[in-house]
Amino acid sequence: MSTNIDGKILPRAFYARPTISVALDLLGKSVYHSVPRGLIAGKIVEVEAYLGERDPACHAFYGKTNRTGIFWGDPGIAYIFISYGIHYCLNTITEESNTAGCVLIRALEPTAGTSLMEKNRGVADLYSLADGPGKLTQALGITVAQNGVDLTKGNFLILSEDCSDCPDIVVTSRIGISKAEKEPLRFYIGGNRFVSRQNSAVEFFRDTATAIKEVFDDEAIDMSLRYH
DNA sequence: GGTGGGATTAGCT
DNA sequence: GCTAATCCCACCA
Repeated sequence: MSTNIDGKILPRAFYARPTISVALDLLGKSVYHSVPRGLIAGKIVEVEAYLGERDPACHAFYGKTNRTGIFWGDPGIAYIFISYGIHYCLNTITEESNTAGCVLIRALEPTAGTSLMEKNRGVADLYSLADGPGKLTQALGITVAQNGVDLTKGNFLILSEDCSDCPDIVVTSRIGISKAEKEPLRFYIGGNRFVSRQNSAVEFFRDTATAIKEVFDDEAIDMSLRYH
């Protein structure tokens, strides 16, 4: 079992790329948390990109502080913060060291340990277990205690998956933020029922490459730097 | 089915 | 002191 998993762990190089590339390529991958009572896992179906110092919605926008120093450290590290005093949000640090950026994981399709997830969440509806950033951390049993954990080793990992089911990506504006809220930086798997806030008023963009090019200069993303 | 308010904590714009 | 990358429930329709 463990050797099987070792071969699937996304290496640090996966994360050491432009944030938007990492965000797009995280769709369809798996978040994996091994806990004493069993294994909890889910497929990533929704993410948002936060572009570091250039992005007013990113915690790194105002520079290095005690909390945000992690942004300039190694990629592939978990950045977890408390949202609204109650919920935890899970991010992965991206870009090379000394460049800030992260991807917020917003929704998972449960694939293993659903009974544990139900217990952690206190609900039994499969579609409500991890269809939001606060819900998925609760379902996985993740808290700020895991802030700074390395996602390339240990019991909390992100794994590659076969791409036979390569996602059809939908691009929209981000959710729940008050700055830079119109940028095309939320990505999800089209038609997937586990995506959060299906009824939210978001702006839809035609396709990823076009939307990104229209809003950012070409330094923001090099579409050739995809990784599967 | 849609909306509005409250919960609760860390960081500081 | 104020704000926030959320969620849930009560209430209205």
